[in-house]
Amino acid sequence: MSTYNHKQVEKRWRNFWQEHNISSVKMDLDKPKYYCLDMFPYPSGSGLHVGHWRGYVLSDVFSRYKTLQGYQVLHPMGWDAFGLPAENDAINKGIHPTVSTASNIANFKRQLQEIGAMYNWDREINTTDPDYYKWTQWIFLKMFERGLAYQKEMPINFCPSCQTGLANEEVVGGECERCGSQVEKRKLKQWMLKITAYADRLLEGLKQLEWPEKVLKMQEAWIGRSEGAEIDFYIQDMDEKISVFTTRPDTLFGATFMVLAPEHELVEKLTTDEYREQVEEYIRQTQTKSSVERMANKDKTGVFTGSYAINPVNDRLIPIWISDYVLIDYGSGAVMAVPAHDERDYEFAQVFGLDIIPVIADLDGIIPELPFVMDGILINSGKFDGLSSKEAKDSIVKYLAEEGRAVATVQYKMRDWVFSRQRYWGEPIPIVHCDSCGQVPVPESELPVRLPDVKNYQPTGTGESPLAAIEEWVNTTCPACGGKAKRETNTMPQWAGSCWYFLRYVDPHNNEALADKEKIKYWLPVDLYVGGVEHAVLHLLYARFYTMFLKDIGVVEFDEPFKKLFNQGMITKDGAKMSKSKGNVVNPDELVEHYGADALRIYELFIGPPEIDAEWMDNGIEGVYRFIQRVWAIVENSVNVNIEPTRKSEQLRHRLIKTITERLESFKLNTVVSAFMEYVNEVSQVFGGKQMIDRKSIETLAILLAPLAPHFAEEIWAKLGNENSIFVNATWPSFDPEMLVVDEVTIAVQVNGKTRGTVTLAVDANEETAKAEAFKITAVNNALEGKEIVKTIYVKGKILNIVVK
RNA sequence: GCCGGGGUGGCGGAACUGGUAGACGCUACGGACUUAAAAUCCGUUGGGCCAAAAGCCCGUGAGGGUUCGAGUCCCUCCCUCGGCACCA
Repeated sequence: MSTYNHKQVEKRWRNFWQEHNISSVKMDLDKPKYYCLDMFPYPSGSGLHVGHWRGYVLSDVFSRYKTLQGYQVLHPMGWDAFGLPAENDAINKGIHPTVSTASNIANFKRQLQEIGAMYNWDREINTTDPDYYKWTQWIFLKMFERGLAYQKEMPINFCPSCQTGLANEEVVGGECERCGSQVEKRKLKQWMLKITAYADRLLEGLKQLEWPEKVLKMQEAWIGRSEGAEIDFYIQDMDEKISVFTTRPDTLFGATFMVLAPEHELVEKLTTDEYREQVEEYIRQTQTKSSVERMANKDKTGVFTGSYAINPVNDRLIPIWISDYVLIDYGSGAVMAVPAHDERDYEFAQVFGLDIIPVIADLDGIIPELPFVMDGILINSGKFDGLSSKEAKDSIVKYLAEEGRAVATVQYKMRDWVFSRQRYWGEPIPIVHCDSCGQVPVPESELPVRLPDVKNYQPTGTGESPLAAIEEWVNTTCPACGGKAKRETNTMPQWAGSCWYFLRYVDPHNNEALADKEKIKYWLPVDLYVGGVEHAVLHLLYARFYTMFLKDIGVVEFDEPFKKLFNQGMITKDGAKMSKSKGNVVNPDELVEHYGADALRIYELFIGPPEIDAEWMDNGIEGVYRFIQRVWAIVENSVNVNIEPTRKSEQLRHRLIKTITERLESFKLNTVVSAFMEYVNEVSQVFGGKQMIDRKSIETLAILLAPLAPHFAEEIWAKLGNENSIFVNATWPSFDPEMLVVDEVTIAVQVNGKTRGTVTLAVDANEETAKAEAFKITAVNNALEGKEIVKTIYVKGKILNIVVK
C-alpha cells in the first residue's frame, strides 16, 4: 500500500487547475453569484506567515463550498501596493519601488498559489498600475467637482532630521519611527475629504450589516454622534459672543465659568493686559507639549483671561479661562463649564477654586455627591425647577431659541479626512495650481497623471513630497487658461486605492469606466468580506464612504459594499503576535513542503474557532497529517473492492452531510474538522474494523472534504474513476432526514441531579421502561437506598432524573 | 474610566434551545509489528479515596441565586487580551 504523496499530488492538481482554467469565472445571469473577498494585502518583503494564511484559507474554503453548491463564485486577489516600506527601500537602497514591489508580489503570489487557493488570477489588480490609479484619480476629481475635496491649512507631523512629513502611523510615541527624533507639527496646506458630510448615512447604514458587533460598535464610536445645542454667551463690555456646544443644556444654570481652547480665535481679544503675559506663556507651553504628553497628563491646567461672559439664563457673570482640556477641533472649541455635573469641569474648578453650583438632583430630590453626571430633576434653575433633565433640555433650548441665542444641533467626533501625503510612492492628486485660475482639475481625458520616474527619492526638506523637486513634472500649463501652472505634488494616502478595489475586480481591464455597470450590478455587493480586525475603522469606513459617494453620482446602486464581514482571529506564537522582530514567525513554506498544503489548510481551521485568537502548536499539524494518511489508506483499501453500504454506514454518511453543511454555514470550521475525524473513526468500525468503506461513502467524503483539502479531494475523485475536476463534476450532496433517525439512544440516569449511570433505550420508550432499566444499575440503587422517591423527571431521549428525599 | 472578547484536563479546544462536562486532536505512558528504528495499529491518560475492581468524593476563574438538573440563565466580583479615551 502506498502512502499519500502530497508533493506529487498537490503539484499535479495545481497544474491541472491552471491548465483547465478552473478558477476563471464569468458573469452568468442564469446562476446565482457569490462574491467572496479577501482584504487585499500590502505585498511586504517578508512574505506571508501562518497567521496570514488563516484568513485566506477561510475564504477559500467558503469559495470552494459555494462553487460546489452551484454558485458563480468571484474570489479575486490583488495588491495594495502603494506604501511606505517600498518608498523607504527606495530612499535607503535606491531600489525603484516598482522593482521591489514586483518581486514582493511574485513571492506573495507563489505563496498564495501554494495554499491551493482558487483565486481568479485573470482578475488580479494592482493599485500602483496606472490603469488602476487612473480611476482612483477619477473618483477624486468627481469629489472635487462636488466640493467634497478641498484644501485647508493643517498641522502635519514633521521629522526635522529626516526632513520630511510623516504619516500618523510613522509616528511612534511622539518620535520618528525611522530615526527616533522628536516629531514636530508643521502647518501646511492639506487636501481634505469631506467624509463628515456622510456622517449620518455612515451611522445609519451600520444597522443593515451582518458585521461583528465589535466592529459596528467601533465605527459607531468613531463617528461619535451626539445631540445637543449651541448656546451663545455674550461677553461683558465687548461686542462679541462665544458659541458653545453642550449636550446638557439642562445644566445651564450651573454654568459658573467658561473654558476656551488655547487656540480659540477670540483668546487674544479676550485677554486683558493684566493677564496677557500668563496667557501667552500658557499658549506657548501647550504648543510645545507633544501630543503624547498632552494625552498622558490629564491634570488640569489653565489660566484666566481676565474677561467675563454672561450666562444667558440668569445673567450671571462667569469668568473665561483657557485650558488644553478643551479641544479646538470639536464643537466650537469652547465649553460652558458646569462643575457640579461634569467630571472634567469639576476637577478644573477644584484646582482653581471656582464656584460649583448643583442644579440637578436625583429622582428623589436629593443632591448626590458631586460631580453628579446623570440625568435628574432640576433645582436652582428658576422657572425650570422641577423639570426632568429630558424635559429641561428641550424647554431651555426652546426658550433661548426664541431670542436666537440657542439652536439644537448635532456634533460628530469624526473629522474630515486628511487626504494628502508628502510622499513619492502614492497616486498623484490630479490638480493643477494656476496663479490666475486657482485649483484646476486635470481633465478626465488626461488621466492618469502618472508618477514620474525619479533618480532621487530623498525628501526635499520643505515638508513637500519628493515630486516637488522634479521641475519638468511640476511645471505644466493650466488646463483652463493655458498659462503657466504647477502640479499638485502631494500624493494620496495608502487608503485611497483600497476604497474602491472591490468594484474593479468585476471588470479589471475596462478603459472606459471604473467598471461596467451591468457587471457591478451582477456581482456586488460583496457577500463575504474576510480580513483582520485591524481595519475595523479606517479602511472599512473609508470604503463605505466611497461607495455612498459613488452611489450619489450614479456609478453603483447600493449604499453598503460589504454585506457580511468576518474577522479572523490572530495566530500567536509563544503568546505573542507573530513578528519578524520577535523572531516568532512560523513560515508556511516549510510546512507545505513537509506536510502539504492540504494538511496546513486543515490545521489552520482545526486550530480553534476562526474568529478567536489561537496559539500555534508545531505538532498540531501532525494529527491532521495522520488524518489525511488514514483516509487515504481507507480509500486505497476500498476503491477496488465491491462493498455494499449498510444501514449504519448510510446513517453515518447522511449525518456527516448534515453536520458538515451546518457547521460550514455557521463558520464553526474547527468543528468541521473534528466532525470529519469522528466520522472516519466511526465509519471504519462499520465494516468489521477493516479500514474499508463503501464507494458511495468515499464519494461523499471526497466532496465534503473538497473545500478544505482540494488537492486531496481531487485525487480521491480521480481514483474513483472521474476524469474532470471535482469542482466541475460534483455537486454538494444533500441529506435525507429519515436517515438521521436513530432507533436507540443512551440517556443519563440521575438521582437528585447527579448522574449515576446510563441506560440504552428505544427512542420512544416510556417512563416505566426507563425506570425499570434504571433500577438495574447498582449506583442508582445505592443512591436510592433508604430514601423516598418524591418524583421522577423523564425527558424522552434526554434524561431520567429521580428526585428523592 | 468606558466598550467588546476570553477564562473548561499537562496543552489546543468540544458541549444543540439548561439534560452523561472534557468530543476531536496533541503530548505522555503501555502494548503489537520490526533484527532495530521510523511509520502504522491497539490501549490508557481531569484530580482524589482504594492493593485492585466495584463504588464513592471533588471538578468548567471566585462567591451567591434560580432549577428536578447550570460550563450554559440571573446577581456580585476577580484575572486577562483587544479597542477607545479630556469629544463638552
